[in-house]
Amino acid sequence: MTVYDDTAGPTLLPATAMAGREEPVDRILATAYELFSRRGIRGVGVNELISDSGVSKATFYRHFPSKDALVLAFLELRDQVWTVELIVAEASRRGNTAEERLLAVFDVFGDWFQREDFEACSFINVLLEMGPGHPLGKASIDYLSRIRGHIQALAEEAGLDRPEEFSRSWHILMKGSIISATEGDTQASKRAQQMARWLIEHHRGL
Amino acid sequence: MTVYDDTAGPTLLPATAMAGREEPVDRILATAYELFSRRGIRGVGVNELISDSGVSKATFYRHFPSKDALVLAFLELRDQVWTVELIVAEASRRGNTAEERLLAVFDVFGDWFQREDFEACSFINVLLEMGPGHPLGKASIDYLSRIRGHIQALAEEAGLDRPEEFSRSWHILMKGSIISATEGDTQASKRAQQMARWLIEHHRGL
DNA sequence: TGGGGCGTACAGACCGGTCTGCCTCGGAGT
DNA sequence: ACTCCGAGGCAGACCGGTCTGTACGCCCCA
Repeated sequence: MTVYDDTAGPTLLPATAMAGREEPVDRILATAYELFSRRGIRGVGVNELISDSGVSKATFYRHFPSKDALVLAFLELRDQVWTVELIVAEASRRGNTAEERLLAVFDVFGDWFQREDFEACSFINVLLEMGPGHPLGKASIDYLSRIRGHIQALAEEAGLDRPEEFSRSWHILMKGSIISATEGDTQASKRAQQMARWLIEHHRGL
Repeated sequence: MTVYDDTAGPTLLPATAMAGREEPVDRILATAYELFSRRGIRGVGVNELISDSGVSKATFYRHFPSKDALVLAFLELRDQVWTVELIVAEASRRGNTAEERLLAVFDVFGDWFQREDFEACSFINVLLEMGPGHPLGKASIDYLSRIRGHIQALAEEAGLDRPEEFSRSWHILMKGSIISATEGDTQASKRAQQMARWLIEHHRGL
């Protein structure tokens, strides 16, 4: 279910202040991205989403039948904006080979951890907030597996052994370093990157 | 602030059903442990805590001035029951040397991940649920640093290099594997343990 | 003229927290 | 030995506030 319709109009830029000129559904999604990514799901009420996006309640519920539906749309948007554009694409930009691109993930993490608006990983947040049995938790698990898919694709491109298991170990390093960064350890990316190097070495053709 | 008074009476066993014979404060804490560890903080209301522990509301607020105060007591209990007794003590039981005890942490994790009542790490949950700026989030960060303290002590006992940095890297593996287990990867403990072995090798005196 | 947007009032549930009663039990005073 | 009293526990009404979601009326503009 693709709620966001980008057949017309400018591209949605969630991080920037929306001028109020876009369509209501875009304003709602942009506000949801801002608030959900910073304060979680239960920490943001529908009324706040409505007032911040300058939309009436009826309009809100016309586009999203429930708050959970909006959360699903937010997760999909987060996958596009954060996972793909901010992490994977940026890491690919920084590395020339597949191995370099893999390791560059933690360089991107290092910059990300430094930001004052660092908000951790929304998929982990929602998963732990709602639980793995909740539909939103299951959706988060699905988006987390997509992240592993990106890693696995790079591992295959690099010709590493057992790319699926490699990606699962790699993902442990990513998630663990994010939690450490949330605790305040801004050097967590470097620690994870070092372990990631050892992981690559042990998955190279012997 | 130690709310629980163990100067008299049987030891508190949070996992078992309380027979209703204990003191009200014990029943409240046991119920809080059950519910908070499984469903988080915001997912459990004061009314449910009261009815489940068979205590009146006035009694509840006589012992705990607020819900947050109960959460703080819960975190302290969790540190004792989970961190110390379930993880550190059990890992020490399974290993003969300091290095073996370190690696046994992930064996204990492996058993823990298999349990159907696996509830992830309450400190991570509360930290992400409330945010690092909230008092409960700060308390969780403090308890997470205590976990690192246990690891660092074992690293020093094992004579490893730079035990503080070692413990921070080690903790990344612990937290990452817990998230992976929450996603459903019950083999996450083995992946983390393998990376932990490499970490030990690189921290041994060269 | 009619659909979509806006504003708002409202329903019904639940939140944390306060407060008033009633009951029981144990210990002190006579 | 009997009475009395207060501490503490139980039960539940109640408070203001917030939650998600519905409904209604008005307006604008195509």
